[in-house]
Amino acid sequence: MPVNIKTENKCQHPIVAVDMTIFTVQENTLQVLLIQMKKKPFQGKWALPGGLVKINETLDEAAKRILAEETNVRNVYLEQLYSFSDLNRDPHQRVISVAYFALINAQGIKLKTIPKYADVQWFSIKKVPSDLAYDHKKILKYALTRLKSKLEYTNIVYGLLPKKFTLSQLQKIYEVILNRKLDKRNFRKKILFLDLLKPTSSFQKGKHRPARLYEFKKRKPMFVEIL
Amino acid sequence: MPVNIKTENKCQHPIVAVDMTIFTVQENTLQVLLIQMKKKPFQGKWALPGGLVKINETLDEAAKRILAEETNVRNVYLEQLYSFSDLNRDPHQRVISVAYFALINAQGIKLKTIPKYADVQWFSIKKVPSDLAYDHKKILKYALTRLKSKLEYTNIVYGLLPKKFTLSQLQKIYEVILNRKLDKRNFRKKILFLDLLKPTSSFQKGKHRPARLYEFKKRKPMFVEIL
DNA sequence: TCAAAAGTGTTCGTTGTACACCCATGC
DNA sequence: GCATGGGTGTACAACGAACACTTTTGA
Repeated sequence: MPVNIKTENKCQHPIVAVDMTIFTVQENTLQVLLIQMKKKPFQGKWALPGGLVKINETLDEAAKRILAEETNVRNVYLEQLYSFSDLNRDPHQRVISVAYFALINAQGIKLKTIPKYADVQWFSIKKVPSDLAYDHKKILKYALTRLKSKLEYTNIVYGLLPKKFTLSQLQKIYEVILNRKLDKRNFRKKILFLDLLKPTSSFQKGKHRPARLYEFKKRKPMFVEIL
Repeated sequence: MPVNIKTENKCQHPIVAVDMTIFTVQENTLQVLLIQMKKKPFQGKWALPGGLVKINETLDEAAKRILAEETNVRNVYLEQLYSFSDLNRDPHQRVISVAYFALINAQGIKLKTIPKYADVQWFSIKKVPSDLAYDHKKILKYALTRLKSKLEYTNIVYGLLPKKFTLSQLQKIYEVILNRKLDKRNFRKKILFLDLLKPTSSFQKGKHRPARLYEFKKRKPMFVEIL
């Protein structure tokens, strides 16, 4: 009995990919990493970086691998979001995508331009092309919602910050992501009361009065009511 | 060139299943639906109902199909939880499982005993065997956590209730799931203030003073701070 | 008339929110 | 000495938590 290899390769089951929504905050804006596609049917379109899950790796491992392909960074905050499975989300074959989001501190990160993609770039969240490939617009929207809500009840913001930072930098990140102004005194009162931070003896030099630098006591995800 | 059908069938990619954590509240306890496995390597063990995702169905559709296989019920509250992907979670083949949870009102639901499984039964959450098949213990734990937290900020409890119910029944469900006593006056004040319920003109007869029956204004998931 | 669940308000402590001025530095 | 961001406390409103008694019914 002849076997249709093509069909068998596509297999009778959906295959699984991971798509990464990689966030950073730079220049006082929330940014997301997009890649530009080389091949049809999405040639020239921008998309979230992603890839198929290999037979011998977990989803988390696949997500870390894909993250490393574009950025070099390791030990970043990584979280599984949701699995997207519309039948026609990929016109080429039946792919179920497990979406992840990552938070990275883009200071000193060099993006790799790899042959797989035409280009790799940070996009301000307000300037993301509205015609992303696949269902990536939907995924990005989902990721943004999750990011906003997790900022309010966890400490994951550490993922966006360098080791030492000022309280103003920290507050600015909250403001940029939540898209609203926060009261300086209330913000400081709350965040210091939570006992997540420890003051260092260093100060950030600048044009004005130097600001004390703080660091997180623990860079591990924790649940805490921040806002 | 000969093709190894077995290998091709297993395909070089992980395959995708859906596992369902189906909750109900009966006799003042939170219960979960388990099936008993017929085949090795988990013969005789209890597990969450589940099944492979077909090439032409979405994850939500697969979840609904599997739910219907055991229970007949439709239009229940259904939510995707998380995707589990440990390499050895299924000793037989590489399967990634997308976990869902469902809330159903078990009043008047007949469980189907189907040939696929040795048995189907409700288990009180406190009496679930600790050696569930696969990684289902982990999935169940995850589902329970999610259920508890979503009770606090959504109205999904409607999924566990009949159309009309008393405030005491409603409160009891919260108490059973959250595993703590609630203050009757505070609970009523809060839940009525939220304006999710409307009083009906019916009362529940019993041995004692009849209780007014209420119903949800909308049986759609909504975000609201309940507790 | 008794037992059992239904139903109903007030007080108090905690938490969140609004708000304005002095300080340290570089230029 | 002035412009700029750093740093601090208090007063009021809103919300959550604790708490006890009366009502209605069936037996």
